Amino acid sequence: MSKSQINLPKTAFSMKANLPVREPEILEYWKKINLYQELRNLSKGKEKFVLHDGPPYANGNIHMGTALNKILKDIIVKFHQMDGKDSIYVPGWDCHGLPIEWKIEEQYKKNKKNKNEVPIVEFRKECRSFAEKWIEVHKSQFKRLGVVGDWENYYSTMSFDAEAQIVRELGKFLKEGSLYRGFKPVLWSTVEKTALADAEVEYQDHKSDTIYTSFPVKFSKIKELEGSEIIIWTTTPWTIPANKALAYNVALDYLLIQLNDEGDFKNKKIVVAEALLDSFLKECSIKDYNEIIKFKGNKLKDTICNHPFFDLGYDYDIPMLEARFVTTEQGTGIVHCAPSHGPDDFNLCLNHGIKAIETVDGDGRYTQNVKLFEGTHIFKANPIVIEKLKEQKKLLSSGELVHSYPHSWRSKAPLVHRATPQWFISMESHKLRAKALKAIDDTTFYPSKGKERLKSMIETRPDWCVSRQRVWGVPLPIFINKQTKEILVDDEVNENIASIYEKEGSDCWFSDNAQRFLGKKFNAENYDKLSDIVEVWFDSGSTHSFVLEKREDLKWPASMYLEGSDQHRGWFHSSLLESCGTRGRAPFDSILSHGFVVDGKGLKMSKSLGNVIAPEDILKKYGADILRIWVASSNYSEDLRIDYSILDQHADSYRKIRNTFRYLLGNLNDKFEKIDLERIDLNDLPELEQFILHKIYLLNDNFKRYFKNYDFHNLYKELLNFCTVDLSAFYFDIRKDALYCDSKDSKKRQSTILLLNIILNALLKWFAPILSFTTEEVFKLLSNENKSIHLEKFLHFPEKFKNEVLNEKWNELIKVRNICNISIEEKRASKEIGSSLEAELEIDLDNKWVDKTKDIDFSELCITSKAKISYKENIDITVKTSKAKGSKCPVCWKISEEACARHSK
RNA sequence: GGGCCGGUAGCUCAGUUGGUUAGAGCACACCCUUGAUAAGGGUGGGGUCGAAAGUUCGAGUCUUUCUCGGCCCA
Repeated sequence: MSKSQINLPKTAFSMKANLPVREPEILEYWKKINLYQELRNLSKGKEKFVLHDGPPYANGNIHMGTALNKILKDIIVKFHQMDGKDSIYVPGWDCHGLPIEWKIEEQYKKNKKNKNEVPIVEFRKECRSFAEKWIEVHKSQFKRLGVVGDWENYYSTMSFDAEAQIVRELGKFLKEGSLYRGFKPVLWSTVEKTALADAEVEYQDHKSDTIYTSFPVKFSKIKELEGSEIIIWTTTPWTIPANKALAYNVALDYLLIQLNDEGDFKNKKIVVAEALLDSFLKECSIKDYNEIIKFKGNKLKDTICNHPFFDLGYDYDIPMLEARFVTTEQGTGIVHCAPSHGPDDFNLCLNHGIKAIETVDGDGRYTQNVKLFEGTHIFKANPIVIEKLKEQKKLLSSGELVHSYPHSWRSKAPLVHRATPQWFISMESHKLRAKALKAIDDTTFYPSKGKERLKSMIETRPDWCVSRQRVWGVPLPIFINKQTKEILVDDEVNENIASIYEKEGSDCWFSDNAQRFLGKKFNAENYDKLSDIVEVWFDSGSTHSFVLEKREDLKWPASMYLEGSDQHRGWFHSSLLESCGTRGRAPFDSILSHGFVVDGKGLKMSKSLGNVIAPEDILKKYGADILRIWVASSNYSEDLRIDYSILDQHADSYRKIRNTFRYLLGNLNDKFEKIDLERIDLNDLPELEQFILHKIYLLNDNFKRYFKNYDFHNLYKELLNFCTVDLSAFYFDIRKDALYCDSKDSKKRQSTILLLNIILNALLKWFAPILSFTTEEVFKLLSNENKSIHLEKFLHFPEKFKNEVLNEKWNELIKVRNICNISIEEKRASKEIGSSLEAELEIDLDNKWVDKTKDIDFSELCITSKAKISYKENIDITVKTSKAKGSKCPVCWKISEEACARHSK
């Protein structure tokens, strides 16, 4: 009987979300209405916001890190779009490089096919189709997350125009003269005559010759070292002729001792680390010695030695350099450095201005740069070197050692570090480092700590090695004059190569005659054509040139680059250098970096720990909107924790938000009316409604501020708190009475409906960038003429909504309400009452409350049947709750001794 | 091993220049409601702010050391 008299909520919006089923339907809808194109049409001419996509590698399924990255990008892109900009997102992929080569080779291995028998062009075609396959897989996985972008016109580093532009970009460095040829040690197989990547190396036991040998001190700040000799130990005697320096550790203690045994070293003073003295004495069979002094490693600074082969013409200085890689594990605490034959040696020497040179050729024979040994194969050189050392009285002992040593995974032959010709971009010759540092200062970083991180890397990095001895990549477009050894620098040739690639890609470099690329101007017979490829960081570092600059819809520089914090050394870094070298500034105005996804305990995800969660599992169990909440609510400036209990909590929050929408829709009966906020007469509304409008205004202010700083976890938290605290537990609860029990022409009810319309509209828009699917689901229900919530803009709230005086007053009223609640709870605990409508309140207030409360009905605020206020002099707030007297109105359930004023007719 | 970043209730996060008994939401417990109902409301418990030492009248906030974790490098 009574139910027919009240307005109960009614909506088609179900409480159960069923996101795993519903979201794909919404994706279909977006496809049907061509959302991306609609967005572009709608935004023509507006200020552009371009978040340039850092290309993921087209290899393997996406993981949580990639999902986080794409969702964060999408949230930001959508925010700017709704903020009134033309916010364009073009996804891209990184396609060249070793991991794909590796996969194809693995397939070969399985099928017993030999890579060397396959023509390069054919091999590259397989790499290309492998990448193409994964791009398609990624595409569908990214779309499923709700990411809106130009999926049909994505970019890739292997597209013909990309390959062409990469050639042009290199041409700029070539022409400028900052691209130069140098040497750098790589792992080299003298059998296959090729460089090997780390992934191609197998470690096996190997028997090496070991020697203790000595370097006479030429100069030292330690007086006692005059005339003494520094002892080193090595397992590669053949690298002694290439020695250029010695390394010590400042933290170690060293001893100067005098040897008294008969032999080459009788009465000689030598230096070894204290911690290694015993093993040294034993291995060199030293019986009789006496200690002269002990000193800290830092005293060795500026010490200079002579080469053991000084008398054989090796008459250059051997500086002693400080190095952290020197340990007391083995040897003497002093390490011999041959920059051409070890990465540590190379880097240390480079930092001290000693460059690597070509000491060994591809076959493994010493070059003319090595006196006495030219033409000797390094694998046959150990006995000769040992013999010469002995001759020079510089050998303390020699032996053999079986240890783990790198071998080729194909030929199983032992490998060596060999300085090979490589191509470098100089950090100094054209002030690239200075330009890059300036560009960093001109960039905004979110979070700000990213600036220092990138800066410190740029400050100390060596020249950029851009060549690789592989096949799946853009060929280095370089010719060298056979006679003069000069690099050919010619705009026409470079552009010729680029335009050929534009039409057919870069495969032809490996198959076609060099003359085709040289054109008519130069004779191919006079030139060597390089067979190196460009390292892939140069590819991705150039995306700004073939995506941002080339596409009409984009702009250069990008508004933002957004990647994981590891990319300070990766894409942020290479893009910065490439662009500063070619254009003098960064290709981005801002950089946002996010932390890594770790498990619920903060540990990294790994198969062995069994704590890996795949995006796919989350989508199946919860849906993309829950994952998007996880992204929005996490503080991305640090590592982001995820596990099922965390997701469960976010799913709970989601339900709260969803029910907030459901309450709004139910009471509006799914009939949304757009309110002209400017034309609202606030004085026409009850104070409660004015108070809520003030809250909305404030929230929107905070919303804008948080958004401006990309501070999404605080933004989301405020939105969620608004739903739970201000709406569900306060406004909605209080206004249920008016909504359900007032007649439809009641002023209060109409005001509430007005507010519900405003709140629904505001929440839809505030949440749309985060809850992309759910807000669309609501939006579609509202039989709106507009196609998608994502085509909408954020609301503007008139400043008249702001009412600080009212806000202060109502915050006080809420304090009274809280005290009332405590009083009600006491009666409830003692079982005197159940529902708060069974209660009536007697509230005693100090006289100073008169103004604030005289128009306030606390029975409405506290949802009781009655509330009486008494004012007294100098008292604290006290509330007495008693059981309401009278009978219960069957409609509104309020208890009264009189007939219900609203429902007695 | 080195460089950088971080550790505040079970969870996600606030905590201004050092200044009362360290906050919020969720989760949890208990109660109410059954007209948002696989919902909603109320009340409540819960933290030696990673550990220790130091500076200070006073430290979650500053310094040092240690520890745990992450990224990068070796």
